[in-house]
Amino acid sequence: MAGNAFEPVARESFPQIEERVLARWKELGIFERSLEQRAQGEPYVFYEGPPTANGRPGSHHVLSRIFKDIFPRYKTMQGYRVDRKAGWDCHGLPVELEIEKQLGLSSKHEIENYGIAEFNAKCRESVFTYVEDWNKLTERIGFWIDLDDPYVTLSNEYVESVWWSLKQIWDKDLLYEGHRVVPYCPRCGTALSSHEVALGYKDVEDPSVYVCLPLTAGQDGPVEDGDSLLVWTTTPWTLPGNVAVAAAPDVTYVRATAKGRTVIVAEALAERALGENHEILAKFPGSELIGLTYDGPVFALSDRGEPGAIKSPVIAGDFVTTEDGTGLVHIAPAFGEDDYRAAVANDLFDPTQQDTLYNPVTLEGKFTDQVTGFEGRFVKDPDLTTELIENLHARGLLFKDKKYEHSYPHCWRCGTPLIYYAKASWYIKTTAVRDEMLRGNEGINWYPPHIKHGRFGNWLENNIDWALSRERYWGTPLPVWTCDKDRAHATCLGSFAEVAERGGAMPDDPHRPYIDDVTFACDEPGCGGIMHRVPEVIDAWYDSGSMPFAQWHYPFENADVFDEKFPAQYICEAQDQTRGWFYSLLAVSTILFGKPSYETVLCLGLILDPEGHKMSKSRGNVVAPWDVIDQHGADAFRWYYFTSKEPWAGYRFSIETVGESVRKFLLTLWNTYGFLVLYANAGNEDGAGARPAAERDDFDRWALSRLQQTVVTVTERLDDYDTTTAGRAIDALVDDLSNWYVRLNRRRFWDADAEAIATLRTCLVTVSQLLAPFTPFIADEIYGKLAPAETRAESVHLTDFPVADATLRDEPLEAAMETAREAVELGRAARAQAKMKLRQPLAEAVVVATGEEREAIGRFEQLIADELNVKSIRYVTDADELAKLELKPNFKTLGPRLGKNMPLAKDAIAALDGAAAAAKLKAGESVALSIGGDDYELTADDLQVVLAPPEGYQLEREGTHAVALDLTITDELKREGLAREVVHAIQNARKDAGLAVEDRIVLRLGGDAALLDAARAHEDYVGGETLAATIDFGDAAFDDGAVATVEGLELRIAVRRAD
RNA sequence: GGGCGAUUAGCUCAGUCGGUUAGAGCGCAUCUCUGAUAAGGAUGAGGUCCCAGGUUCGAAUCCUGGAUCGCCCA
Repeated sequence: MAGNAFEPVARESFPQIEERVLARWKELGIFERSLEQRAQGEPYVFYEGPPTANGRPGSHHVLSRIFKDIFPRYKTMQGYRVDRKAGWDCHGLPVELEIEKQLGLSSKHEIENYGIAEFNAKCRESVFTYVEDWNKLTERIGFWIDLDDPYVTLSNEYVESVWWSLKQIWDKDLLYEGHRVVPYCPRCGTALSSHEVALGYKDVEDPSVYVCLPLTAGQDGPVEDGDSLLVWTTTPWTLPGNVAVAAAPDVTYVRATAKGRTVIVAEALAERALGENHEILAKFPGSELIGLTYDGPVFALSDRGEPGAIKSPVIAGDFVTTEDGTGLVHIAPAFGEDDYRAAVANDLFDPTQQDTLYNPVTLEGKFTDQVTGFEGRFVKDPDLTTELIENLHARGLLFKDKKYEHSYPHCWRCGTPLIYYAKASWYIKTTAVRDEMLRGNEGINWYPPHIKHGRFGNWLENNIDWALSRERYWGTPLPVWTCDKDRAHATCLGSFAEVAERGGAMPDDPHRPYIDDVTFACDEPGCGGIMHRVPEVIDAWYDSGSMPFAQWHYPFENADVFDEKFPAQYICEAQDQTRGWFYSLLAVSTILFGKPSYETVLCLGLILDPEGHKMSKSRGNVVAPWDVIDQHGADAFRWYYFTSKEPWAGYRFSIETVGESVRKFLLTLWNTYGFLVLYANAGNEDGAGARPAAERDDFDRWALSRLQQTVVTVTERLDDYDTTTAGRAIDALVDDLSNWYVRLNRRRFWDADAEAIATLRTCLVTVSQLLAPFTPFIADEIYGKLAPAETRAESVHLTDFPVADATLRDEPLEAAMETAREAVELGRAARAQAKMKLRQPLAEAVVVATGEEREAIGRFEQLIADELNVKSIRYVTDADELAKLELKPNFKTLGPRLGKNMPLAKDAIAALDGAAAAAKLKAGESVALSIGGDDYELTADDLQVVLAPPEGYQLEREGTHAVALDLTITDELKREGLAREVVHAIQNARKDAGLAVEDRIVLRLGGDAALLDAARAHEDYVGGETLAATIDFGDAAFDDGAVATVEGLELRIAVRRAD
């Protein structure tokens, strides 16, 4: 009768099992208990990078969330306390754009008409639209994180902490108001985000002008009086804003004459700029131009004078190319990002001093009164362009003009060409802590490593001040108040209490528009002005970068919590966060606390479709996470991500590829587990009484040794944040257990051998613990069914992560098994070559092997014989006729010694007498070799002895050993083979009859005499294999039972369950 | 235009310090085994290791240049 050593294996799909396990976790509070259990443990700090819940979660979110899950689970099992607070990113432009779309609004003007209070209320609501979807998915994929008490960046507490931090920065004098060059629509009066800019590119024809800027007379250097710099621009309206010309120091420039002028231009562009009729007078590097001056301004300016009134410099610009133009770039810092940066870098103005930037264009896109003769003109007016060009021409400065076709951004709302325009903006002076950030970065552990000094390091090297403010509505309000009498009277408030202290009335909601109404008296002595908040909100990246302290409302509360949980040991996001969250975290914490807020960071790659394209809604190639989960389950999803490749390499992903990881791994594991339970129950044996592991047979100790090896590898690799290698090691172990240990020990399981059951059980329980962080559902299911009742925890996730037991490790045994395994594979190959069925027993396998190999094979002789279905194994050594030996050079040792003689040596070694040389080497002597007059002594290290391909034998070889089969089939062997065929047929009949594995039967056989003869000759064997209580051989008429064909002969089988 | 990364079998991926015969899984074909059966085993076909130079006795691996793809930035 069947026993109940174990609970029978669930007949459910993986997704069904997972749902059941999930319900159990919830019911028993396993996650909470996993935390409580480690309450006294050393903390391991993880920070959750907050997603935005105003969109549905996709498969790429599953990726980051499971990688955020696995290491905290792993560390928890190792005894650490890993608190995991969820978080939601609530502010920012994407949220606003979503609401604008919903409401059909398309400009800031319309938003203000609609009402900021109402607009922000919509934003507030929308950021939690899909929070239920997120929570459901988070739970279903087994991401253990505290969703009940998340930090939300819109909360009053969070905002107050952010304010506190900004005040710190203000007090350090690192928060300043400067300018930021942005794409700007002068008609709508609004800056556009890069996303909006991308919407409005159009191919247009613009004028492009080549302008001469006369060099100041009387200078040294490669130029002479009367020379001009030749610059090129497609935006003539920016010329009144010109303050400098940039040249590339490494580029070669020429002095050349054309059209009666002498101009300076990059050599590579001379022909295109000057035409064919030009004469080159001199060549010199751009560096010789740096520091020269030319006559400015380009146009008459009321405040800077007539052309020639000032001297403008030539500066170096790394952005100057010889792709188009002249290699000399006109610099108008108010109208270009590069221009702005180059001007700051050359001290042409002070970015922290608002008024030093020269900008002769109003917010409406019109020239100010500064531009003499063009006051009030709209800069993109084609007529104005024509007049500007004519003006240049009249003054002899226009070298040439021609139409230029290019792609230029336009306002997606109104179609007006955008201008790049410097707008007032608040900055954090991150350049002041650039070196400190670089130092901090040295201590950060990056995965993959190249990001550290590559993408991220370069970004830090080229750090520019953080443009913090946004002229928007839905965000943390910038807590800076300025005086209506004198803007220089400014203050930054660092808490809500401070608002009251200054006499303002703090509203319940710190967002706009309510905070905009907060005013108070200026405290500059004798000023008497009123302080109003600046209109800006801050970049939402700053919010997220503040989470290390703001999630705890630090420093207003939880100072102790913060101290303990700063910095994080581990964070993880996709690679696109390099300049996003990874940077904002580093910048904020470096300024505030003088060090990075994370020690290890894992950067994940992108999710691509099977063709390698990015998944996007517009392409329609998005794989919805729920489809994957419903079809294959969360564990399969997780396993795929963890093990299919290095996680930063990007995934070519489809539902099918996840299915492959199920078949390959989870199903193998599941079958192995099912096998154990089936036979353990059939024999009512749970293995508890087995001898200690160390005393079991080689096979069992091999399996346990492999298990220890795997524990070591998995621990080592997970400590290095490498799920790929760790997971593949588990995969290899499970494959070994399934396709080697179980298969070769099947007989022992049928006999309910306590030690085999105990061994496999131990392996599977430990595997379930190793797998717990990877595939938490299946791991818990298997653990729950197999772990010994006396020591069983309520969940695998409440157990300690396995620690390898070195005493169970036996490396020589593992090596021996490897060799034996090769021998079996060779024998199988030999059988296949001879087309000899495995069911047909053969008399003998001949194993060619020497020394250690023979010993190893001998150790597993019986198993090899069983596996190959041979009666005996005979060994031959290198003295036998089967073994012809050859020599091969060891390139690694000989290469450096022989150098150029190596190719000759290869042939010379092949020509040596293998047997003689092998004998010498074996005796510890060296072999002499002479090549091209040089003599060498070759030792055993230098030469590899291998078997030559034998002649006339059915033999398979590999390296230094080989297996041959004796194919002679005697009558006796033939009968035995037939008996096995008969057993096979009976087993099929049992199965067809719906009998259980352990049912005993009454068996009746009829049919061909040869088959019956064979069965009779091996009656005990047949009866034993098929659990037949009695066998009746009769030719009596069969009206029941099955008819089978065995080797073309008829076999009648009747089976009935024995009572 | 700049930075970073990738490119190995039809597909998905390994490939150690540079070592001469580049592997695995899937898929395909042929065969086999089967009371673990959504499995297992064997054999086979399938490779310009993206291209071109270079270094070296020897290059998928190191160097230079280029191509293609992706990401970030402009």
